[in-house]
Amino acid sequence: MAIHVTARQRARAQIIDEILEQARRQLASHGAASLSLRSIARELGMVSSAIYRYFESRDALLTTLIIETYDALGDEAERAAADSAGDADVERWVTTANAIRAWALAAPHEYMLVFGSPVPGYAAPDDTVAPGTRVTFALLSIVRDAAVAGRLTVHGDDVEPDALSHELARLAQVVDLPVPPAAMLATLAAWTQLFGLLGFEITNQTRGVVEDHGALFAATARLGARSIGLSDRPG
Amino acid sequence: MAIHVTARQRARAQIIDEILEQARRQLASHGAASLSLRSIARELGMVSSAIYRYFESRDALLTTLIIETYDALGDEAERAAADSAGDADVERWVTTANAIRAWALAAPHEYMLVFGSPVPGYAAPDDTVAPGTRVTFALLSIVRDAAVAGRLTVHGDDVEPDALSHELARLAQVVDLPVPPAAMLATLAAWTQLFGLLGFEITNQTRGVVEDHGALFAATARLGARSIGLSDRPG
DNA sequence: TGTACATCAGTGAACGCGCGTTCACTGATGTAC
DNA sequence: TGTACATCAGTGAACGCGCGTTCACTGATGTAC
Repeated sequence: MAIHVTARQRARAQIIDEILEQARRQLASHGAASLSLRSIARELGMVSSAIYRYFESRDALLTTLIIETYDALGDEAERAAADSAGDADVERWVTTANAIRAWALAAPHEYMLVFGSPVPGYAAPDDTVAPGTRVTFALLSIVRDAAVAGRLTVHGDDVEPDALSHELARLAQVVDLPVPPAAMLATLAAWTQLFGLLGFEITNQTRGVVEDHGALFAATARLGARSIGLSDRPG
Repeated sequence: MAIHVTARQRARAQIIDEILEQARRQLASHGAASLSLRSIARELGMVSSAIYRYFESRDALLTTLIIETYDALGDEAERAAADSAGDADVERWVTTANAIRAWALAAPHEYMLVFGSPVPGYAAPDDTVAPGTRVTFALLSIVRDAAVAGRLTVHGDDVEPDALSHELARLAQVVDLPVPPAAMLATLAAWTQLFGLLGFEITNQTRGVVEDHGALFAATARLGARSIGLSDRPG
């Protein structure tokens, strides 16, 4: 069995790419719900049934798109978190948040594919879960680095009620964050704030609120970072 | 011209209600994108063209649904804010946030109709803007009451950069909040945090993070309320 | 109070469209000997 | 290196479905005199 990439295999990989690229183009112009195999085939100059040589079904295509989208966003966030290592923790958080936002604004429909309304009739399989957590873990890694280095200043009282406090403690363990419940809670709040504002911006819900959405986003990210207890001084 | 409600008019109002009710049912089972006039008519035992006696087009139906959804949510939030008048400001914020969440969980697809991905091929007309702001203004009214009564403790430094600070000052004026930029920023952050977490919960993005989503939501709302500078003591 | 006319709700057929998926097929590429 | 066979990409027709919207129509309800 020769380990040898045949012309057929190269062509195949290339066509899969073209299908995905075309699918993303249609996502951008019509949204995920109306993504259609027939129109992708049409645009590619194929007959619609030919798509089935590459994807088992429309759902399989959607799954691939979702995974690739999560991975692209995850890459972006991980890179920002890694590249900013050594900066002040607050700056790392803001930088990574900004990277997420920049990616999302460049590909709003892909962002909405994974964070917007579920696509009707489509049930995301388990393969999408792991890639979906990458962005979040990139953000958490910044808090972890700070906590491990002893640079985290926990403020806020104990979390009420006790049951929630325990859940947060357990969660901190699961995601490997050596922080108390109050810091875990602040981290969740800062995390969800990021995606809340970003979602509002992308769906135009904040139109008119402010001119410079980038500045607002960065400022709220900074606020969140400080409430987590991240440090303003470089490590 | 007699001011007299005829049987025909009563029947008409009733059928419009039935159409909307059926539309909401379909929203719940299949999502907004695949909402169809034909299936609504079918379910109501009418012929599809009969719907056109009541709604000009599918888009007109969607617009009505969106406006009614915004209004239902707005009602809920305004009632919570009004009913809690006299409670501590922090509690009012949390109560109102919880009311928003309760409504959203009871009607997740309607929530997603207005806060999720835009419906493909549908452009929201201007009539939807004003009802859309009601939830937000209900929350803002709590901050306003606190500020007017001098119960707001602004913390946090001046907002950077200056341009954003000015924008926030202008925004505070537009929405009639007598608060400095830092408090305006914290308010926006708390506001978007609410909807960020709620969106995550509804789209199941926070599955596994925590068991008691209600407790988490309330706790982050309380955190946000305190970061705005709302008071823990009843006014 | 009764009649003539206007308004309106609902029908049923039709137009023209798009969709996902299956299937038997042709012809080109790759593999084993 | 050449031949025989297996694999695979792509075709084109078909199935069965659903959609929004228009239109000429019937028959019931409402209004003006």
